[in-house]
Amino acid sequence: MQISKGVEWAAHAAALMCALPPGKGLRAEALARYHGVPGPYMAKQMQALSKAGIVHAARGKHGGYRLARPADRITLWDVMTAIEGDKPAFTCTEIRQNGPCGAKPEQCRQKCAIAAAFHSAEAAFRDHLDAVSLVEIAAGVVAETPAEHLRDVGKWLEQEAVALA
Amino acid sequence: MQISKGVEWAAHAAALMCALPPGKGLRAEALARYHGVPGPYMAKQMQALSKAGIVHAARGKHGGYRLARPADRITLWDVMTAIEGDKPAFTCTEIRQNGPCGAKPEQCRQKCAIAAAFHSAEAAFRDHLDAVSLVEIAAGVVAETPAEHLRDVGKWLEQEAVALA
DNA sequence: CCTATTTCGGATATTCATTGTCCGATTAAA
DNA sequence: TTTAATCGGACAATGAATATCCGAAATAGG
Repeated sequence: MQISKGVEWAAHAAALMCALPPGKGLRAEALARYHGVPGPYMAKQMQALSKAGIVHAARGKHGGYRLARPADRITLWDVMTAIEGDKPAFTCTEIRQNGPCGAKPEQCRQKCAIAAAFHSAEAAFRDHLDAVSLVEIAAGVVAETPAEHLRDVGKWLEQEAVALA
Repeated sequence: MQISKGVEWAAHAAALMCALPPGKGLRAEALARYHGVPGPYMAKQMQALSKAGIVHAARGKHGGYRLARPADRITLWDVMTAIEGDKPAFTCTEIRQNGPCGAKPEQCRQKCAIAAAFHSAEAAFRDHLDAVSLVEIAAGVVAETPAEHLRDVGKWLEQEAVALA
């Protein structure tokens, strides 16, 4: 069980966008440079966020990305499923129907105890992530960062931000 | 995020071993045949369970596997970590320290808000699986299986079970 | 209105983990 | 001591995640 590295990058990028003033955006290349990661691959994650409707993309000269809805309506679960897809991590292949003592399909109306336990655990995982929005993330980052450093970030954002609808 | 197929197989195999009388075991090949899965690969999962101390392996003629401790002391989390390892699914690469506004290492004593949220969600996932032992799994299977079918399973076990210390 | 520039979007190689398989080390019994 | 059968770790094949490139789209300026 491994969560893709792109999820981390997308989450950090989305959190940074919280700090943008309304009507401003950031280019994919700027987001990559800010986090010190390969540009094209960060761009790929942004495409996924765009496809999922989490960010709004503007193309052409002076294009860029901005959050598509208020930050308190975007959860970490939204970000994760945008990158990884929303298919469950545990896939039951119904091996209880195989072999010499295989169960008949009509005996398998409800999922087996093992699949039920894993799906329950996954639901708990999902609920925890779904309870954390970008607002909480941004607040946490601000709380643990010195004021001086926050000013540097603000200046950098002013330099790099682009105006877009 | 994808849970390995071997986890499902190992869990089913471990649950089946609950039904063994004390002092009896099953060969890896028998476990594979019972579940209708490739023999060598099921054997690989059994090796992992053995290495983790969940099952006890006996080699040589009339060898086989049996549970290494009472079934109520073996949880689904034990089985899963035996196969997948216990490293966390979300790995924080500390990209907040990268780039033009990178944070200094001494500012990063505690993990960032994003990593904290994911680790909290993972803890919930783990706790849910750790609360389910093989006894509960076996009870669930028995409850949802017709009595006639259970008799067939019992007969098959008598045929295939081997005596071992 | 047209062109040029800059951006995002999808299609394309590469690397790494998972999946699947095999043969040798080990044990117990004959 | 031999033999047969088992588990254990080393070995390929497959698929997903990682990293990258070039074409499509849209805007700003001429």
